[in-house]
Amino acid sequence: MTTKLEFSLDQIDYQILRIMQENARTNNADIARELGMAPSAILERVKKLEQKQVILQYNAKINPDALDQKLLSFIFIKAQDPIGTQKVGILLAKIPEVQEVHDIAGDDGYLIKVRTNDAAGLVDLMRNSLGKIEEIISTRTTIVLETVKEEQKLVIPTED
Amino acid sequence: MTTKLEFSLDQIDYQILRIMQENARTNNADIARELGMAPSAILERVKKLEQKQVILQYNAKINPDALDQKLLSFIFIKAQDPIGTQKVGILLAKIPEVQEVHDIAGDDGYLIKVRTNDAAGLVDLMRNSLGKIEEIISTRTTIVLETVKEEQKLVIPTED
DNA sequence: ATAATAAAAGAATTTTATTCTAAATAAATT
DNA sequence: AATTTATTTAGAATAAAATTCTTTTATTAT
Repeated sequence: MTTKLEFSLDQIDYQILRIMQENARTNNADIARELGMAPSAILERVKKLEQKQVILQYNAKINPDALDQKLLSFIFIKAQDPIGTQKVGILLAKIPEVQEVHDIAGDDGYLIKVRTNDAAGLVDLMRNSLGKIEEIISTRTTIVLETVKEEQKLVIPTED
Repeated sequence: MTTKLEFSLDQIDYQILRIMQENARTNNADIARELGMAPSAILERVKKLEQKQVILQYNAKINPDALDQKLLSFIFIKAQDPIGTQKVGILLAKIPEVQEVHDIAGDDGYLIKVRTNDAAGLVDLMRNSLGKIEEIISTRTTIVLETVKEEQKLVIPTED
């Protein structure tokens, strides 16, 4: 079910990825200057990286506080999915406040990451959204007091 | 210790954030067209959103498979920090493969999110990086089999 | 070596970003 | 309610960047 994709990135691609990972709004001209190449060449490569699905998307990281979303929680969910499906996972993914849904090893579970305004918002979500999913057997919630680091930067290889 | 910041966003700001959250490379001209405003006005607002720390950064989401990082894990870490400090959290944050570090409620713990090439890479990390942090009492690792959803999009209010 | 393929540079054109000023709107003060 | 003040937006002009196309260079395979 997993499609095998062929990537094949060289050192220049890695450099572009490194720059884009730091600031996705860096323009071609700047990247070109930094790498000592022509802007047109950079453009070609960036387009290829997008086509090859190496770069999946560009997103703006918004301050949760600015939107008054002060509570971050992780919830372990035990569920009885029909074997081989991710029915529950797909339902969980549809909830807007749920940022991540991971199918985890051991006791038929999911781990989800949820952002709500406050504790009341979390309770609401558990009652109204999770409560609607019948396959869920139990949940265990972990409240985040403070986030020290939150990035999605990958470690980019130096040599090949 | 928490700095109280004043945001104060209007409906236009929300629309800009909505667009930027979907595609951070959307240019001012396009946003202006979509919102029926002048590009200069959009530029002003985007700059202000950056200044006010509403938009924190722009990042490119890179396909972990393209960099051969196939294993995602969450690790609960029990540690004895000096009271009121996050010494361990700060040390954890320095490990490049650690994407997230959350200080969680209950038994002096952290929850971290880690991306490695494979199981061997995870073992290495636990031995070489976590192993160096003496304050760590114990760890409990959860392996992700498959990720159904992984975004950091926030729910943006419709009215105010 | 030579041909074939792919990548990069360079130049020209289109589009966008940016700056500045003026107009309009909203907020505050009297 | 009227006037002032501040904020926001539009519009025009310029600078910068994106994009396209052609030529050149580099790579790879035969």
